[in-house]
Amino acid sequence: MGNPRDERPEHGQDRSSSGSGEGSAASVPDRLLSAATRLFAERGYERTSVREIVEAAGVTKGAMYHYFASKDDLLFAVYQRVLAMQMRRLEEFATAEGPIAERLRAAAADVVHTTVDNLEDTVIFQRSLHMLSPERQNEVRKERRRYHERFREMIEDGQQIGVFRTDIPADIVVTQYFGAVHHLGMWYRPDGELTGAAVGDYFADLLLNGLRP
Amino acid sequence: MGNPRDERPEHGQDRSSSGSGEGSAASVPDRLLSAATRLFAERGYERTSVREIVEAAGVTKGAMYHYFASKDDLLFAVYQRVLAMQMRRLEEFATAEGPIAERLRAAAADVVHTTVDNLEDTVIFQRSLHMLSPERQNEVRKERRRYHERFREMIEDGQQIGVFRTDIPADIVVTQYFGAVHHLGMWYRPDGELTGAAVGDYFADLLLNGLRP
Amino acid sequence: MGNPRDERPEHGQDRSSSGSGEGSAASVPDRLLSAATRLFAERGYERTSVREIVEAAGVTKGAMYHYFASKDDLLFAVYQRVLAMQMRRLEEFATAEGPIAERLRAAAADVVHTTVDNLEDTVIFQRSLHMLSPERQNEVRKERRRYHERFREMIEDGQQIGVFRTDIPADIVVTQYFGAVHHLGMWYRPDGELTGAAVGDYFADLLLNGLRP
Amino acid sequence: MGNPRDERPEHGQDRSSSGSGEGSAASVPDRLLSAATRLFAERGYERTSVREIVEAAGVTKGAMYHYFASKDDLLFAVYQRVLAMQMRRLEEFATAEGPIAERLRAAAADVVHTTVDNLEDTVIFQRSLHMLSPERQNEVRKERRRYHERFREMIEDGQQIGVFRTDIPADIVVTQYFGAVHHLGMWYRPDGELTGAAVGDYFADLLLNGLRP
DNA sequence: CATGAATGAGGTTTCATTCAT
DNA sequence: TATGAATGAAACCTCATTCAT
Repeated sequence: MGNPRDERPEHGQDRSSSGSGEGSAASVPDRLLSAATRLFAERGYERTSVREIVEAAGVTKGAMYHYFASKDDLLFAVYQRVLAMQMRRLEEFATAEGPIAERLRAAAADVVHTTVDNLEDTVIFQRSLHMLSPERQNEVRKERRRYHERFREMIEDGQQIGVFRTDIPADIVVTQYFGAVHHLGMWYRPDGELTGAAVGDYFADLLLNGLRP
Repeated sequence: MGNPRDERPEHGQDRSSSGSGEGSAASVPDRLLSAATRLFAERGYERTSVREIVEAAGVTKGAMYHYFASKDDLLFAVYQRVLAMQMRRLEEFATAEGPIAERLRAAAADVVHTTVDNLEDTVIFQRSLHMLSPERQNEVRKERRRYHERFREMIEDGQQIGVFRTDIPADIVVTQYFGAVHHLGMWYRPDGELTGAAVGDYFADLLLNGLRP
Repeated sequence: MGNPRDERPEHGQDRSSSGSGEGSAASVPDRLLSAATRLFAERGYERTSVREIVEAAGVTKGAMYHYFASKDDLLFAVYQRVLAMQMRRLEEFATAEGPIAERLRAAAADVVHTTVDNLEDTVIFQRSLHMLSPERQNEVRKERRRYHERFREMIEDGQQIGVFRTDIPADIVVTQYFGAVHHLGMWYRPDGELTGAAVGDYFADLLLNGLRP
Repeated sequence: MGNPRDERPEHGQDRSSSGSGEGSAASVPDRLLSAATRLFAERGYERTSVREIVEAAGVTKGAMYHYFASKDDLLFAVYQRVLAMQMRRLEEFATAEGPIAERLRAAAADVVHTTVDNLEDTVIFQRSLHMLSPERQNEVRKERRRYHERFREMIEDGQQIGVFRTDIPADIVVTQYFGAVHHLGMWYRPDGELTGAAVGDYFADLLLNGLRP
């Protein structure tokens, strides 16, 4: 998209070929992405220096700038990976069989599950959007919106056939729910008492209960 | 609390005495706090330099360091102001008269209302906690927790007398709700269609509906 | 002129107060300007690092950036000093008494004299204009043009009263002459046989001879 | 001449064989030379990166380093091409028939003409000599000097037979004249009012007039 | 109370060049 | 011939903070 380094190799989208850790097995871009994700979540984007990232990934600064145009670009790659994954999963639930209430419940629970499984991504997502360039913020927000709309459509389907209350805009319900989901990164601890599945059930329950006519 | 400059004059708690803008009418600490709040919300803590803050506040760097020990200290002051205000309001609703469901509904709607009235504070709150020193992060989290607990107690009260469902931990309900509230800073726009009061009503509705046995 | 650091102290215009060497006697900006001039002439703008400049001036990098917004700004300051000095001298000759041919000869000889006395400035002037920001290039060119116009007016005065030939545009004569003057930096060596005064006389002679009707 | 890669194929001397543009028609070295010339003139040697050159030429970095030992080598090739061309032309005029004054006038006008026809080369020539390695600077200067000497000989010839004044060293006249010529790159614009031929005539006129006894 | 010059460590990025393929 | 990933040194600059006045 007009990027001055668009000729550089693809990366980040398909990490299956060579693993996804920061060990020397994975590809250089993958290792960088992993290290960046961990560090950005751990101490924040601005508190993480490029030096720290490349050291954690075991590559040189030059190598990093060969694959990523900037530190910002690295952050953006994290966002892209998360967004793609979330959209993929939602699509699966949305197009599944079964009554809408069940599909919504499943999708709602799954997004929680996925979120706690990728807490680092979630933390970064919430905290560092404003560190992206305005253009990229917009790109992320746009994709975000598409995701929300997909979710909203499920709710509206239920409203139309009368299984969900209609005196509340589906929009509000969606933002309310995802607010809660994003917030997970602020309090959920994997080593706590609650499993991700449990939280997912509770959240889905609250959502469905809230939508009861 | 172990602060090296505890002898410095109080500030930030009471902005009523001399106005609260950044104009030359308000006191120096107030002007700094206002400028910092605006800039931190606008471009993030990390992207805001001390120079920018003092310029926006119309004071010199020396003056700033006279009132605030550090940039971090300035951020902390923002947090303190927000926390104190929120707690004050919640306390009022919690100790009011009337059935618990009504009091919860009112408090829940009010926190939304207050949040959209102070969106800048909310944005900073969500985004920049990790920029505080670990000690201060803990201080903020502790105060936060007290706030949540106060809210949780209201829900538990309702659960005990049977007006709220009990098969969901009150904790989960609280975090779910505040997740949504904090998220407001990410999408609510004062110049949009929805008033803060309307969103508050919807949110409170969803909360109460979700708690219906 | 809209410069983000316009509040910084004046510098470079008046170096008489505290000497003009790079020794510790002169002011910090003066020392920086001296060191920069020497180094830029010696090895070129791009080949000179900020580190080298501040080391030669005996100040820290931070101090330099306190007085000069950028390396570019330092170069611009060199240009400003040269331009101001040249204009001041030309004005003196232009407004002196005597026949126009004599005044032109004196001014023409003097500009050579001054140029060889400040060869470093001249070398930089010729070589590094393109390293300035476009805006500043324009500023320099504009001042340059004013200087040339002042010189051209003297020639036109002579043409009008018939002491200079009129079949050659005064413009051409001026640019031709200053081309030769600027070129001095490329070949004149202070330790060579020719004194600056001698070269000045020859150049002025050629100019006047060329203008003979 | 001591070049570590002297075994590489000849280039740059004869651009007629395969065109001289940067299009895919010309040979790789020619395309590189064209692109480099344009970019060096446009933004300066230092501001032009190897990446930009190879992109403009439509080749890869590896290809460039196959034909040119370094970026410096590319710049040197530009100098060589210019020098060879200038010397060739001067030789033609110097060895032509006719009175010395006419031959000098023709040569003087021609060098102006050629210069404005190759303004990019001229700009680079003036501006970037100091970016060459010291050895190559010397090589260029030496060739330069040979050129000047050839020109000076013409003047001395005229002085000996009494058609030129002798009270000014021919050296001075030469440097004066070429200073003016080199300066053309600083002010002459092909799209301006003056043709190169017109400027050449004026310059030659001034030169000859200046030499009148 | 307030100033503003000075610090100095650390930040991101660029770049010419090499080398295994 | 040609590729393009990788290097690593060095570049410019920012910034929170201090301190003498």
